[in-house]
Amino acid sequence: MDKLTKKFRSRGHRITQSRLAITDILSRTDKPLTVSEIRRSLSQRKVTVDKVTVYRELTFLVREGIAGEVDFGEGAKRFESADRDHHHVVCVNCRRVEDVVLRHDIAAEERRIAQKKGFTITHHALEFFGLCASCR
Amino acid sequence: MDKLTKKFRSRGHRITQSRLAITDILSRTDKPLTVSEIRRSLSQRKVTVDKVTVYRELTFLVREGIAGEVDFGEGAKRFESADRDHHHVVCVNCRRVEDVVLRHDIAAEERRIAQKKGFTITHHALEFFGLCASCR
DNA sequence: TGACTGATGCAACTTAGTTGCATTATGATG
DNA sequence: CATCATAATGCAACTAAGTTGCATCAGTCA
Repeated sequence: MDKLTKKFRSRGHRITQSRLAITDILSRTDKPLTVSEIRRSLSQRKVTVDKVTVYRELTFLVREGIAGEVDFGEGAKRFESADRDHHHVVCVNCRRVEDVVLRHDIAAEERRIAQKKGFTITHHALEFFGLCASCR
Repeated sequence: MDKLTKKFRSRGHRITQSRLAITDILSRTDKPLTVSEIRRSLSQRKVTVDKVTVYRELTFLVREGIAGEVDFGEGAKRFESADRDHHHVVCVNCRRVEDVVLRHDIAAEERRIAQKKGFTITHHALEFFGLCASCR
């Protein structure tokens, strides 16, 4: 029994077809996916899952720390595996996405802001936008 | 005739009641506003403006560089005056927003990424989330 | 004071995301 | 292996964000 299965079962959660399929889709993609992209991918695999279930599953995976949520300001959230700490560069023309690992330590900036503003900072969102080599 | 009026007229744009009211609302607020907040503010001023007009006006103001668009991942975009270069800390509980001016030069990071990824980077989005002093 | 055309309102629409409720099925237990 | 509690699901109906087409209105310039 793999690690994830164990984690789920120990918390009273079940291993279902949709859960397996959605986590698998997220783990295989190299860019964050919207709900409609995930649904398209599910139907390609002949897995029938209602959209409500997809939303609920994603909420669940984010809460469990298995998936991460990003927002490129497109009017729909995107989801990806949460295993890496990175940001993205998005081509505003072709929507190509590449991962970016910052050189600078944002955590230090967060501590400074927390100190100055009296906030407890839990997370941040940082995405870069522009044109990729082929769209330029 | 003020500077903005001049700018508008020179480009063939007109000074209308909605345009004046919306730019005024944005200039007076200390936090970015959603379309529905702007509409609420408009009706408080007894200015009747259709929601379509508000959307079109905001698109216009962003295109003209007068307003800026931010997205806190709430499912609705927010708009603010575009005069300052800053980011935000958002309290996830009470939605209080404070401006943040970064100490670190993001532009340098952008240049590094552009170089490495072959992108031309035009802009970025950076927001911090957490709990404010009173919500903690 | 026209007339050109930018701005507006209305209706109708698309799409993202949510909620309530009845039903199904996973997996722990005896 | 059968049972059962409840996690997960599907469906229908809904809310809210944002968009489009088109006829009409109203700033602005000459």
